[in-house]
Amino acid sequence: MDNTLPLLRKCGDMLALCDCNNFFVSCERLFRPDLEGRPVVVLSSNDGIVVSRSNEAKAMGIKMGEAYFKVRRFFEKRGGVAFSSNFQLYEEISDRVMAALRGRTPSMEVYSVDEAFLEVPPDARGRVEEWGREVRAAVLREAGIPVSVGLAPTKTAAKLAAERGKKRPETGGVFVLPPGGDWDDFLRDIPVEDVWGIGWRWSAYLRRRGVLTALRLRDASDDWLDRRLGVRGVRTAWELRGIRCFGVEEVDRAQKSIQSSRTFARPVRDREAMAEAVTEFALVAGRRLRSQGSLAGSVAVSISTSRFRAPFYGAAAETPLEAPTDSDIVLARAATGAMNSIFREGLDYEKAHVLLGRLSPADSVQLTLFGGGDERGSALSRTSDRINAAVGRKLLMPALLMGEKEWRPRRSRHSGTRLEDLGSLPEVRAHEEGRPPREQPTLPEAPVSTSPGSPTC
DNA sequence: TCTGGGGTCCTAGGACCC
DNA sequence: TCTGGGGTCCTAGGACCC
Repeated sequence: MDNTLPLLRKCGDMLALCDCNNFFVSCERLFRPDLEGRPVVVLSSNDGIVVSRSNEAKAMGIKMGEAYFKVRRFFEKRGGVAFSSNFQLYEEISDRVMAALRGRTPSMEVYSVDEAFLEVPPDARGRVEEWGREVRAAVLREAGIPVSVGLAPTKTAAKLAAERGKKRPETGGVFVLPPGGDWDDFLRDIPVEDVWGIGWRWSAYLRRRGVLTALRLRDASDDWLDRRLGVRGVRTAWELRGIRCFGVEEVDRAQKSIQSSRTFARPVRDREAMAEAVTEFALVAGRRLRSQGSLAGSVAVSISTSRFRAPFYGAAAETPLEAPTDSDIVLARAATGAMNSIFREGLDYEKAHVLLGRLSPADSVQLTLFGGGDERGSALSRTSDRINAAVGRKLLMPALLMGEKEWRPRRSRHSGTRLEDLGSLPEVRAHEEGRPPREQPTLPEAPVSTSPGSPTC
């Protein structure tokens, strides 16, 4: 493991963090321009907790991660609208946002579904703020999503700059921390827990020792940071000093593990239902495994009862695979086997989790003594992927998983919107009297044109 | 009655070898 | 028989992120 720090050198080059504002809510509003200005939230699976909030919902005091049942009455009484999450839609819109960004930088790292780091192109170095505004306008125009842009020499500083751009309307969504500049006043205003890389645990620790702000963290000694927080803490402090420790990593490396898990809509008591669920999660993970061209070397399963009810039971088991594989049949069998080894009768299970580990590239298979690989199962899985992709839904699946399943999550507030589905597009009425409204053939230009929420463009 | 899902990295400690 | 130090590799658990 490389624990060394890069050479001590202030970085003159600038990078940008482009962060979509209230991303899931913004996606839903693309298709519901009538919700502009109204409080909107998007909920997690099972409509359990709030995972994205419009500014109006934030202003009402709705917290991130709050259980929706606790605030539902209050929220809906005041005109709030809630959606179940629609990840397929968010991923498709994310692709459009990233495409809009890609053309404007020599190098970029897609950091999450709603964030990307961009290297500022050489020809924009003398005018980074203007370039940031161009990027922001382009994403709004081409993908319909409002973003905040933070510009700074380091990722950690760019995160803080973007946050400032998002929170202060007078910035117009773009904020710059110049290289070699004096950031003291800026950092003094930032609570230490708002710094990227300082989580709940570390911030509590730092606060107890009087490190309350980003400024104090920046000025802490390396030795102290290394002893207390380890190398990650040191790197974070250096980044606040303007020294780049985390680069923009363009290549999207294959994931090292793939997991699939769900909280059940209703508690699962019997082994057969648990086997169904674990099989389904193994297949979901298997499809993603094949789509990134990897093979799994192990399958781990964990199951648990509710954390909010005693007695709690949680257990995990891992099945190593004889040979790395991407065959659904082998993955599902291994997952079910692992589950059976930890399943205890008579409990109300709330959740199950399947994790594919020890991934390796499919094109460099290590041969084993016994041949091992399930070639036919692998081919069958790939064929089924292609057919399901072609029809746009799960046409092929094991009989075991067909029909309604009580444990499948609820999504009662799902918008059902999909980008390929013209029927889900909003209608935009033409201005001329007496002429029928035309259906809009393309997205996302159409809904954007009806949206009043983009004053800066 | 109702509390998400999917990742990465770092570190400490044990096993094993010389 | 007993004792020792140093190195590598692996893993579980903890911390962080969105």
